[in-house]
Amino acid sequence: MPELPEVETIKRGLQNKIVNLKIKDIKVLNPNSFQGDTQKAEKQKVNKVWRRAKVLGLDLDNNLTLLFHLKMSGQLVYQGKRLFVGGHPTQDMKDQMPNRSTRVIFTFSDNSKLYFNDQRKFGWIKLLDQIKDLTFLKDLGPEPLDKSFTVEVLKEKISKRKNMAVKVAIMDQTLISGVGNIYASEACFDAKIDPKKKVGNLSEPEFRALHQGIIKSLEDGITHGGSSRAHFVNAGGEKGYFLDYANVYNREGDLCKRCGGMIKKIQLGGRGTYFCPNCQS
DNA sequence: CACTTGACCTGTCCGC
DNA sequence: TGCGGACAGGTCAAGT
Repeated sequence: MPELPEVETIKRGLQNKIVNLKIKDIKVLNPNSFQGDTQKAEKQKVNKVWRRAKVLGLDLDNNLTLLFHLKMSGQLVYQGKRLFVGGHPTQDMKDQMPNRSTRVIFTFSDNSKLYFNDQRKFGWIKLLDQIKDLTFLKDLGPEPLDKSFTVEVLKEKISKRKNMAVKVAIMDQTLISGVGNIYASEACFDAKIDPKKKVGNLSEPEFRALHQGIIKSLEDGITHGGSSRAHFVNAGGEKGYFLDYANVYNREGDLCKRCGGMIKKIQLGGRGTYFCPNCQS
């Protein structure tokens, strides 16, 4: 699901809840969802919760890290006194935990629980060595919300893909990390750029607009993610998971909020892509 | 190397 | 109601 803003929201939520808690037990319901020896994480305290691109990390006392990737359908549900839910919203979220898509269950020493739910089983959890095994993260492109992510960096990174559609290029995690299918459409809309325009045909002002569009859509996502994508809810659940704030994503046939044109859906790089043909050129 | 396509899974929705 | 196909917020490997 989850793109940068959703994983960031999960990180912030979990930070306040599980740092300093000790993992008592890990129960793996689907073997392929967890790689590593669960026993090495048991009895360990969570020291830090962090995010890199769409990857979430929990640093443990013994210099091991639990890494999470939620892929298309992953969720993390923390059940303490209340429920904290982050990830791709599904109807299952209203269910009691665990539910039929629960793949791994963490129990902490205070008996609170963290459920890893993943309908499509694409997601994973890995237990890795902080020094030796995390080097693969360096293959990821820059974090778009870092100060160091300037227009020049964006241009330098994506310009080697001159024949690639802009929207496809900004989703390439080795060029820029964290932008997925929703925010790629939203960023192009914000920048008034046709998502299928080739990178090589972008003007200087368009590079600047794209840079701002990426940052703005991700920041908006984090702002809304806190209130609409991830929820603190009562155990009985609460509606509102599907609250939709996007300008173009999943809005085929709707009228453009900016110019009144009609939002169109096309395929780009095999992914559904939404834009307003009237004001994105 | 640049770029595309299919595979990985499960579930839901939509048209016949 | 049942069935088939398309589709879903991500990434790999294998292909051209």
